Amino acid sequence: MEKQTVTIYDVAREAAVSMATVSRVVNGNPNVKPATRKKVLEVIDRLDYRPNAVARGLASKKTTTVGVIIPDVTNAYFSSLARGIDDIAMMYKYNIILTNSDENGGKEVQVLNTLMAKQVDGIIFMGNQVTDELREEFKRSKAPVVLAGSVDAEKAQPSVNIDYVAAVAEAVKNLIDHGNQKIAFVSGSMDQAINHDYRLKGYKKALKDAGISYDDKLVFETDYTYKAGQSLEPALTAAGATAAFVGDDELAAGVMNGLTDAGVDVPSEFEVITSNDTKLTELVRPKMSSITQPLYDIGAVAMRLLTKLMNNETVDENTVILPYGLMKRSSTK
Amino acid sequence: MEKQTVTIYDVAREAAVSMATVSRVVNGNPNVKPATRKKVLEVIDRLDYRPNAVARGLASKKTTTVGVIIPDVTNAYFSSLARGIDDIAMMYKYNIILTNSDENGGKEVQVLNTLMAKQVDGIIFMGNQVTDELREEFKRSKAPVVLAGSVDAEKAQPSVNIDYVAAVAEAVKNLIDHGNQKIAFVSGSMDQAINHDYRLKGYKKALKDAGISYDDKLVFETDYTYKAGQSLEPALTAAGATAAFVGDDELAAGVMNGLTDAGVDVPSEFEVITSNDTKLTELVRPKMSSITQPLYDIGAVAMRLLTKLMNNETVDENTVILPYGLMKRSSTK
DNA sequence: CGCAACATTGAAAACGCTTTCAAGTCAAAG
DNA sequence: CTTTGACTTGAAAGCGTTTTCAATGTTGCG
Repeated sequence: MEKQTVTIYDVAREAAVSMATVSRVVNGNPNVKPATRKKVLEVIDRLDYRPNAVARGLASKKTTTVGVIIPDVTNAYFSSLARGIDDIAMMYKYNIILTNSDENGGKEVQVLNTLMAKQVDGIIFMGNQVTDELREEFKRSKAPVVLAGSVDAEKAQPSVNIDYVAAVAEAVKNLIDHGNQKIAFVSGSMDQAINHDYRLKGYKKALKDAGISYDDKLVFETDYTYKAGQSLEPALTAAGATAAFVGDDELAAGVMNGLTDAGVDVPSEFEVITSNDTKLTELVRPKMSSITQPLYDIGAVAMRLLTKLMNNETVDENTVILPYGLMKRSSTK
Repeated sequence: MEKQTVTIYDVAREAAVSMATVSRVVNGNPNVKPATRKKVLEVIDRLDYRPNAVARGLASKKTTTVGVIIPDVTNAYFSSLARGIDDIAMMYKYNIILTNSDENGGKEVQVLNTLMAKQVDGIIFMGNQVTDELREEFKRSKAPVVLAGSVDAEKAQPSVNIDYVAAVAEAVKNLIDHGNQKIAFVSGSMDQAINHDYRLKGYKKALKDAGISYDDKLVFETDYTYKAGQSLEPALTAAGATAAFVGDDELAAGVMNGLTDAGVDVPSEFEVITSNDTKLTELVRPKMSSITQPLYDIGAVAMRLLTKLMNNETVDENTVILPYGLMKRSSTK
């Protein structure tokens, strides 16, 4: 009942050559006489031989697969990166082992270990809370690790991101320029480096530059979910905010819809600007103004960087910063 | 410079037992004296030994990884399924090799082949156009294949779906009950089985049951994109439609917003009902009424089914149909 | 105490491929 | 003719586990 599998040995016998030769033609090694190559190729075709990647991996110590740790595929921001990653991976003949981590440190460590056990050639990590334990695992990993759209306070790992502090500062400045004095800062957990070490800094910088004093009553730390945003309305208005910078699009859609549903008009009474420029920003009404990020490219560049690392090529810059922009749509004046 | 890797052999030597014994304790084989088990475990811990999954895969002919072919991770419908798949996979100690196919037959076949080369233990396929070539590949695959949220006219493969024709019929009936006579049917390519063999049938059935004659001028075949939906407005109104059933949420958001932007009020002047009940339906205004599908569960059940198949357990029902519902929100009266 | 029955263990053969190294070929050069 | 060096090839040793099979130990019981 087991389907028969033909091995390199069968091909060798059938073609009356050695396994080594078959291996050579399969791998495109030029040191094979054209005539033999042709003969072997014919047999391969006739027998429908397909090299076993596992055996190949064991022998060559390369699996041509990379591990990708993602907080949640269902999140538009990360899935966009993932798409970029996969496309470039495919381009370079790699496959992706994708695992959701829910940004849960324990799960991340565990997943990392099974990836390493599977001998992946490299790893792309997404998630903004690089715990010490995680950092340790990265270090001991013999496979290179690059962070995509994710920051770590101690820039130990290669990574590709945008300049979050500048981007947020610019976004907030924009809000300030529109006359807002009380601008809310809405984001996910402050434990995440991207929030406390980057976004908040950008926020504070913009405030400071404009001579507005920082008020932590205007900082809202919540979940990255639509619902969380939606239920933020009372607090937002209670705090007297007239605008908000939000760290995630789905969350932003929530606060915007929450506001609108409560009768607060966006943008005339309350402006909101979001961070990731996912499709979402175009779907909601009003359309959301946003920091723009080359999402796909962040993933793509990260994967490209990883290929170089896996190939032991020297890379001039380990931490690459891609350009961002600001897209004015209808949630800001 | 190469990081040293400790093998089962090192553990065996260090613990003064044979590789076989080490293998036994690693795999939880009970035939080991407690004392030896303890001794081996200590050495494993001390040496920080981690089994090489590739070698294990070669020897045991099981890789504990399954291939997942997805049209596009970036699509909310499919990424929801993917999440269900990954969670259950993890629960059963499997990993997922995820590849985007863009529903491109050639790419799908190629991807399928590299998955098989990598000796995946099973495959989950998403995509609604099972070409003959693809079907052939499925057949010759020694790894079981299950379709998730995807139909094939000739139900050769195990699959998990909802009853699309009944669901669509019910949705359309709902529209009819609201007094609509000219109901548009908007979907992606009619080459896809799910559209011509399921959704359209449900649509026709509802029409027939209500004594309304079918008019193919009301059938709109387009891309599954927001933009495509948005630009459909002129055609929709030109055709005199007062309601539409749409086969994809992003597409539906497009048609709805296109309508609204053109000054057509939803739902008072035009009703729309969509198909997948992704997060999207809640984000747009008005919120979209939709067929509800247990997205996560479709993926989860598909993966669970696959584990049984991989385990050679007998499954009573190869094609499972999960329950659907109808969620009335604000895009219908 | 002797033996059957069962519990533990180890030796060694796979698993299917890559890779090193030496050997064999062959044509151009001397 | 030899010699030399460039090409081609094959033999065989891994790669790190699992697994089979036989051998060795132990225990219970009459």
